[in-house]
Amino acid sequence: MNVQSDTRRNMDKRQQILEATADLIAEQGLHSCPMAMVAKHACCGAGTIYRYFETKEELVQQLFLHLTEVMASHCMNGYDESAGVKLRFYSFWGNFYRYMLEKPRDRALMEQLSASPAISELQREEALKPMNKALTMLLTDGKQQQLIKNLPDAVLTTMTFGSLTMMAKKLQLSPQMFPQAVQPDDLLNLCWDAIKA
Amino acid sequence: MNVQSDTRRNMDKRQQILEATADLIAEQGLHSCPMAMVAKHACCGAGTIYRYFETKEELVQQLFLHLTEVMASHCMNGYDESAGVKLRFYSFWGNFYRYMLEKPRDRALMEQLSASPAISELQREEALKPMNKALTMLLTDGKQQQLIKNLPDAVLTTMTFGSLTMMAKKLQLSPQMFPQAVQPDDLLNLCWDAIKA
Amino acid sequence: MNVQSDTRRNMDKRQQILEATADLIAEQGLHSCPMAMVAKHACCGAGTIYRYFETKEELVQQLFLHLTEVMASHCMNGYDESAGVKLRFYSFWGNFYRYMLEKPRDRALMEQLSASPAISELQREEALKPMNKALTMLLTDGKQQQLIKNLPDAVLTTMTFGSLTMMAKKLQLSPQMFPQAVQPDDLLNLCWDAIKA
Amino acid sequence: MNVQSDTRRNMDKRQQILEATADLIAEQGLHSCPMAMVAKHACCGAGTIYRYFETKEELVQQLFLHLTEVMASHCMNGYDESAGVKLRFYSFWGNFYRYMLEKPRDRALMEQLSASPAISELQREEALKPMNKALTMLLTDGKQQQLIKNLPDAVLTTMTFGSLTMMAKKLQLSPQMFPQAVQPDDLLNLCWDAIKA
DNA sequence: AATGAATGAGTCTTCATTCAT
DNA sequence: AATGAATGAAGACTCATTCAT
Repeated sequence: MNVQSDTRRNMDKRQQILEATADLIAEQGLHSCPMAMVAKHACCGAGTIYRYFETKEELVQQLFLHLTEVMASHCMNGYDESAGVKLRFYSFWGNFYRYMLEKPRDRALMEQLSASPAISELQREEALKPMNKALTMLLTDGKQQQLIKNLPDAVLTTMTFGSLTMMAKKLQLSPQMFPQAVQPDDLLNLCWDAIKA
Repeated sequence: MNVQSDTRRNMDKRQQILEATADLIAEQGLHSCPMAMVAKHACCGAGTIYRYFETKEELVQQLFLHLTEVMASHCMNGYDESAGVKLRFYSFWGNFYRYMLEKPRDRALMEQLSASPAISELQREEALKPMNKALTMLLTDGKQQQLIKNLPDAVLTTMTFGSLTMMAKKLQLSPQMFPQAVQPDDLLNLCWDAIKA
Repeated sequence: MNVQSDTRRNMDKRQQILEATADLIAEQGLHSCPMAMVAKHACCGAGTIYRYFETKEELVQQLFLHLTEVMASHCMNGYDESAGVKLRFYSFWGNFYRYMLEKPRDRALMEQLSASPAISELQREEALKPMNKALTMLLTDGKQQQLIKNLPDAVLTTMTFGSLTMMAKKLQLSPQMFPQAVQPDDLLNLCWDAIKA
Repeated sequence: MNVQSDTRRNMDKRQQILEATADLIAEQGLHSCPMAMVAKHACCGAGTIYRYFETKEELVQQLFLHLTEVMASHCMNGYDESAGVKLRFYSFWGNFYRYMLEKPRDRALMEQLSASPAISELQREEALKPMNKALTMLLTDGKQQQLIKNLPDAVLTTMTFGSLTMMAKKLQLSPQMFPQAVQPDDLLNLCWDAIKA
């Protein structure tokens, strides 16, 4: 077996553990996720987890990093940096919202990990930096063209992020509160109206 | 000692326990909050807690209920049901946002409990019903007067709630992201622009 | 129940735990002494141990302190500070040797703990200070009267301690090596001849 | 590759493992010496150790045997069986004491292993038999010539061994207890005075 | 023969809950 | 009614040993 496939196998095992952890945290919460159960779901012994992650805390942190990477890549899917401000806004946040809707597990995971003391606020900021790069350019352009309110990027981003995140959560956890279908475009319009100049 | 003072004393003790629990959860997270420490902070024995709350889970649920009641009463502070739609909107959500800002402990608590598996989604809905009553009237009026987008109340409420909540969180946990002061009115304008027709 | 008896009860429990630990370490070695087994032998739950000792390490250290106190008090039993140098020497080390012989458990315990990394060399020195006080006076007197070799106290003490300790060990663990009875006085004579001027 | 070199390589590997184990036990104690760490220090895989030693227990026993062989050979270095009793005594125990002083690792190792339940008292006796052969002759001669006290060999040997061993330990672990240099000859004189008739 | 990833039994420690006082 | 000592089940983590490559 060559190095390539060795790496592959290890990556697979590591990935299996991350997936198992993700499933369990999303379903039961960060508590109710003993290492023994992670091991069972990852089809490995408990000790094996510790070959890939030093402690449970590190496992959770690595999971968070992995999650934000996946999320960022979804947001940037088909993103055209040369498109107009409004189009870019709808593309980015549309991708984000659809991802949250389509992957309830990842949405729940993000919620759990965002409130977890296992992850520091600094780590959270670092993890989200890649995502923020595209947004900063978008908002700078928008403000220059006077299409977007002249407020700090962090405000515009935080409020859009907060509203879409909360919507996705409510739709998943309390669907009966929304008897009629909610169109994603309605929400994006709402977010755009919020920040537009 | 008469019944009155007994009840009083009990209420005090119960309240002390709730306060101690609130402090500990907000500071350390739901997990680093053993009953023995709650007892210590509430200046009572561990067994005493169980005279007021059957289990730790119930304690947390009661705390959540208490928290939402306080929050609702803050939101309704000086609220004039006969005022105009926009004024009512600014009054309600201004109260909400200022409460979140001024009581970081309660904001952190709300975040912890909102993500806790100790509280079911149903309980969360029930707890927020009182708050939603005023909002439903406000939004109904707004839609009738064509001041507000014709979207389900739950959508309009969720997104406003989500954006203001996330803003308060970020301001408290990552203040360095906001070098210039953020005016509450700017945020309320942003929320109003989002939902206005 | 008054404070006196409360203290008593706690002391009893603490003592029980120390005794159980002593028995197990002496019999099986410092390893093979899991907290669960200590608890079983002390007739208490595993958690109870942690009300009296913060960690297993501290339990072992406290046990060592206790052991040296008992040993010191045995050595000083009937010790007459105003007696002659040789008499005092025979009294002190005779007491010591008889204690080691009569309490094989404590002898084994001392051996285990003396080699344990759970106890630092500094702690060992501190624990033995009380014993050394009497010896220092004895040796100073002896040297002044030119009854004892003019070597550092630490040398005279260490070698006497070492030889008697090793003898007690061998007698207990390899009795077949000593087909004829070994008289304690022979050993004390041997030690006295070693250090006498 | 022929049998000779195979054997040679194996011996080397076996030796490496023993050395690695010796270093780790002496430095950290018998307990902080996991097989994986032994393997790392011996520059081999963990599984390889099991080609040379059936279990960890056997590894430790073999290490003890090896250690006593080395110790015995040091003691017999330049030993002249035809020399006088006193000279032989000083030669043997001088060698022993210098070895203990010059190889603190081996001294620490001997202490750890002497207290370890991994090695039975029978094994300890067996391992020390070679050393005792020379001593028996020496003591027999000494007693015949009435130079040495008429006590069992085991007593005379045990007490000399115990005092020199303890001295070497104290000098290495608590050097500050001996502000002035301690001359080995002073200690040998002391031991000789102890046993001489 | 050598490797080191995988295993899971065993260890220390925490903490919700009970109950004797 | 109030207390807090006692409990033991549950959880994170370690490590001797095995075995597929």
